[in-house]
Amino acid sequence: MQPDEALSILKQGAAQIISEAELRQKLALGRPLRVKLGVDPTSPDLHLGHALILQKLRQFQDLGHQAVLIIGDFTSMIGDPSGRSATRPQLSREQVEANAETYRAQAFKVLDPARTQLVANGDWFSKMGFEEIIRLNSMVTLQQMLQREDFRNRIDHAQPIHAHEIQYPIMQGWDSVMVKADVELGGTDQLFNNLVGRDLQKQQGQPQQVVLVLPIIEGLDGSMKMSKSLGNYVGLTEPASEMFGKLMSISDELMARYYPLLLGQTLDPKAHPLEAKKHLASAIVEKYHSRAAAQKTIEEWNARFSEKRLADADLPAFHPEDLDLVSIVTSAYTTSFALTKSRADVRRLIEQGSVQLDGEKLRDPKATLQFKPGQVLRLDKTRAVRIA
RNA sequence: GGGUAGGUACCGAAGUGGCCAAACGGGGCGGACUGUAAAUCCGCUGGCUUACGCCUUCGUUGGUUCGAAUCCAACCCUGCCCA
Repeated sequence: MQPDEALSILKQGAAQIISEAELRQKLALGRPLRVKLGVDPTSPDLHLGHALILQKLRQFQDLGHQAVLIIGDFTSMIGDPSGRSATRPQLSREQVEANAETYRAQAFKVLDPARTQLVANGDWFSKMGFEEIIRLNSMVTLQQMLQREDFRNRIDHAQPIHAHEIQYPIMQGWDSVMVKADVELGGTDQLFNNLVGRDLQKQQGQPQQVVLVLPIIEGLDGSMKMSKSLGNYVGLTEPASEMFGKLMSISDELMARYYPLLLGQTLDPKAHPLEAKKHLASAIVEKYHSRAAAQKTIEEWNARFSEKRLADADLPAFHPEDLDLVSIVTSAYTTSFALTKSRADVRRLIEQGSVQLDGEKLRDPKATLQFKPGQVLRLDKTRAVRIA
C-alpha cells in the first residue's frame, strides 16, 4: 500500500497528528512501525472510550504495523493527572495486577494478538534507582510540566498538585524511549504526555515518535469524559442488554456525537432519532458480541419497552422467600441484579410507585402479598423479575 | 520556619451551643409526560423502624457542657503570602 493511502486511512477520526508529514515519512520507510499505546489498569473494565483508541491501533495492525501495548502497572500507582481536578488515588500493587490481567483479555477483543507486543512499564521503572530517577527528572523543567492545562487549572483553583504527579508525564515519555516508539496513540487529553515522549526521545538521540490523538469520548451523561469512576461508561464485556439499554438512554445530542466516533458515520439529520439510536446501539452490540446477539437484543427491547410487553420479556426468575414487600424487593435486587439497596431506599421506590406487579403499582411497603409464578415484578425503570 | 485562610453529606456551599441527619444549588433516584431523548412539573436523596424513636455522620483524638458541626486543647491535612 502506498504511504498516502495508508495515511488517509489512519487520519480518519484523528483529532490531531503531530505531525502528519512525519507520519507520512515513517509510513514510507517500508517497515512495520512500532505503535505504542499505554493503558493504565486503574479499573477492571475497558470501555468504549478505550475501544476507540484500540481500534485505531488495530487499523495500524491491519496495515502491517506492530502494536506495542504498554500496561502501565507502574504508572497507575502514580495516577495520571490528565483531566483531573484532583489527585488520583494511588492503587495498590495487588489491585493493579488484577486489573492488568483483565485488561489483557479485553484488549484482544479488538487487537490482533499476532501483531501485539505486550509489555508492562514496571519492567523498567521498578528497577530504577534513585540516581536514575533524578537523572530522568533533570531532562525536563518544572515550567514545562506546569504548562499543562490540568495543572494550570489546579493552580487557578487553589487545588494541590503533588510532586509525584508531575512525574507522570515524564514516566509516560520514558516509556516511549524504552519501547522505541515510532508512533504513540492516545486521547486528546494525553497530548501533553505524548509530547514529553518526543522530547525525551530527542534527548536520547532517538527518532521522535509521531503523536496521533483521538477525540476523547464523552460519557453517557454527555458532559464528562467516559470513565469507570464516573459511572458513565459502556464496558466492553457488559451483557448485550446492558450495552443496548445504556446506549438507548443517551440524549439525541450525544448520539449525534457518538455516531462519527463510534460508527465512523455521520448521523443523517432526517433519520428518526429513535431508530437512529437503535441502529447505533445494535451496531455496538454486534461489534462486541455478535450479530445474533444484536438481533435478539433489539427484539427483546422492542417488546419490552416499545410495546410494553414486559410479560414476554426474558426476565430473571426470582423466587420470593419473604412475606413483606420491602424484603422481597430488596432480595430481588440482591439475587437477580447483584445490587445492594438499603431497605429505606426500597421503601422509597415502593412509595413512589416504581415497584409494580403485572403493571399494578404496589405502593404499600407494609403489604404482604401472595405471588403467583409467572407474574412480573417490576423493580424500577430498567429492572424486573419473573416470579418463579 | 513565620503569617494567614480553610477541612461539613456524591460535588459545590450554608450553618458558628439545643428548633441539625444538617439550609440551598448541582448530581443521582422515583413518578407524570415521552422515544429508557430533550424540556417541564412533582416527590425522594445516611442507616434501622409501620410508627414513637434509636443509631452512625460535619478532618482526627480528647475535653467543657444537661446538650457540640458549632466552645477548648492537641494532632493530621490543604491553599495563599513571606522566608
